[in-house]
Amino acid sequence: MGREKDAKEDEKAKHKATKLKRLSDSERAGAGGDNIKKSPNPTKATENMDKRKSHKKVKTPKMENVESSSSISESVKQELQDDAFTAKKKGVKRKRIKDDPKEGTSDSANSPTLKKKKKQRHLEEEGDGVAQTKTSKKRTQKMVKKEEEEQAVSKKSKKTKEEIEEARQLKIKKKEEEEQNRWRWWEEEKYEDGVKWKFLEHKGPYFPPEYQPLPDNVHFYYNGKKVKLSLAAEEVAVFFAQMLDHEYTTKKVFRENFFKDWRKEMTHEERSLIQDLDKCDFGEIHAMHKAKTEARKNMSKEEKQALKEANQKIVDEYGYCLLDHHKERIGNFKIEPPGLFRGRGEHPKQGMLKKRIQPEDVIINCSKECRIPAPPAGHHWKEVRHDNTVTWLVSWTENIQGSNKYIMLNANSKLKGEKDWEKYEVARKLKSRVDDIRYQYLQDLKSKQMVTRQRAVALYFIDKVFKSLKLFLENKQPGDELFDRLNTSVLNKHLSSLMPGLTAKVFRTYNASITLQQQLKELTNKSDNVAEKLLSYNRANRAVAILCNHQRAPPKTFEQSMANLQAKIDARKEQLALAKTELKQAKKEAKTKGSSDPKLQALVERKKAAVKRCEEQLLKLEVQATDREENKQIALGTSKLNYLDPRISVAWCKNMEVPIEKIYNKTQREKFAWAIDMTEADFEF
DNA sequence: GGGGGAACTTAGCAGCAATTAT
DNA sequence: ATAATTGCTGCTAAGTTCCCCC
Repeated sequence: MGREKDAKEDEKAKHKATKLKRLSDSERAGAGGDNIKKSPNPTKATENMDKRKSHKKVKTPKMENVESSSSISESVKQELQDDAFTAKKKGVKRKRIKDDPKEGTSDSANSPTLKKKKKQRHLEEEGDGVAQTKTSKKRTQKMVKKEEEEQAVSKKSKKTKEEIEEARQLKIKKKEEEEQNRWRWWEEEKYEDGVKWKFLEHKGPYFPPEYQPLPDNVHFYYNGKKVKLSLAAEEVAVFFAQMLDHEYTTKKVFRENFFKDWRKEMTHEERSLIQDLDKCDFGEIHAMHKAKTEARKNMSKEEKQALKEANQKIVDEYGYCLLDHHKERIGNFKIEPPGLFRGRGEHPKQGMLKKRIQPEDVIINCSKECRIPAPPAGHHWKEVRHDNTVTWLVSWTENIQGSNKYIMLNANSKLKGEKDWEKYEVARKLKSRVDDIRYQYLQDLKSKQMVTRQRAVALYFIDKVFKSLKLFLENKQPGDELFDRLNTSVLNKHLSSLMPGLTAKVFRTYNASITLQQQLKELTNKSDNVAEKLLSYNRANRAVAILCNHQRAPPKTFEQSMANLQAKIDARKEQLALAKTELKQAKKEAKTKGSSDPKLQALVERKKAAVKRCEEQLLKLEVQATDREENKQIALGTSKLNYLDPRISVAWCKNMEVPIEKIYNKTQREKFAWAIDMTEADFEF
């Protein structure tokens, strides 16, 4: 489905070098965490903290040397959470305060006390450090156990007991380690305005492999004749050949764009020879590609394993950076490989050549005093800058739209997480203001001022008709005189006057999150079983997805998989019927042959249990079927990941005693670690 | 005041890996 | 053990917001 929008035709102007404030980074590794300030009054801070979170474990993460190569060896221990933090944007200091009254932040209006302590690692051996570590261990173990129990039934029936136990221990250990190493940035003080980091070191981007020329037995033909292409032209020909199975190689625009760009890569001779794409025969190249794919699929276990390990090595080397003494995962550390551009919808630039990026195109951003990433041998970077007001590590300009591409951190990083948290805090603020704002714009609809009226209509649309929002915001269409007195900047100014930080998308976040919360309240019963609760959760999630218009085309295999599921249900029903008859039989026997016979009694019990198990499984399947059917055309992922305050879900899980793993997978749990850690059952959005 | 660019978020899909069925 | 199915991850296009410059 999706956004079939005509992309802008016009080529964007060459981008100019940005004049960025080059804030010098004040930190050097080894300085031992100067960014962690000492609390002026640790005792008091502790008291405040305890008042609020006495029931929570305050763990002191043990920081191993994050990376042996790193110059950072000192570990920093932080504890105590700050319940208020500030965020500043557009020069206005915005205070973000955890203002939930139920969390007892009566002191939120007071200036936040510094609650940071720097400790030497050896202190960990003492007192509270040990206790806390233990508590967290217990917590981890419990969580793992839960998971284990679920899997134990279905899975490993073959493995020996020792193996199972071993795997279990390993899992616990791994989880514990992860927990230990997790940077609990949400318990730290925010940086001053605009500063994103104080120390940043990384390896630079990972470049895609060089082009491998075709083997001698694979040929390209033009007009029936073998033509040996130059390396550059050949590479682009291969891009096209690889896509031959795809529908878009038949599209006129795609073909024309491709051919035009391909010819640019050709030598003079090639260009004068190859004038017509229809006379090109990529058959052998295509066949080779298919064979390669097939071969990859049929690789032996060992080969696959080796490949996996090689990839892991690359991830280990390039996939992480060091940001303010913490090892953080990078989201996309690979430079985008060259290929043929495929925009979404009927994109006018589809088929154009997306060029190979060279180190000379790449800007590196890192600390001044770190090891600067080395460019590939014989190359140099376009630029190395040290701008700690931005979050990217690497950037380059892409040749199709002329826009910038960035390498940034993973969603589980501090930089992303903090921003996410802030987003939801702004949306929560809107909650208390939304009634006023709605009342106001409804009044404004009757205003004598044209501008005001238009603004009111626009606001209404932003609030209620999500889909058209963008359509109305950019008045591009010829007939689109609707908002002739209004533009985005006027509207945004108005929005931020209504509430600091308010922009159009805040409404979306707010509406989504508040809907989830309401729906969850409405749909779930504490007495339901887990499967039913999850159905309710998904339904609530679905309500949001529908609201946000996150539609998808029904999966191609939908009908089939639905039928399969139905077959399973039928099978289970039969099984249940059988189990019931057996139970009756057993009961009867027990009655007639003497109820004192313990063997028969045991049999009855066993049959009873079997019936119960069958019933449960049947219910689970039926619930699953309902869920899937309802989900046919709805994509839940986007709202779950981007619009729903995770704290709502976490609180719900706690209230309903549903393990968090049931609603968030590993990646999601990492992304929302801050919410999972800080949220209590009584959280209200 | 509006055009455009930089930076960052949102979005959906393809392909692969994990899981489950046969 | 293999095949089928499902679920996740990586990828990257596209959208939003802010801010600067003319």
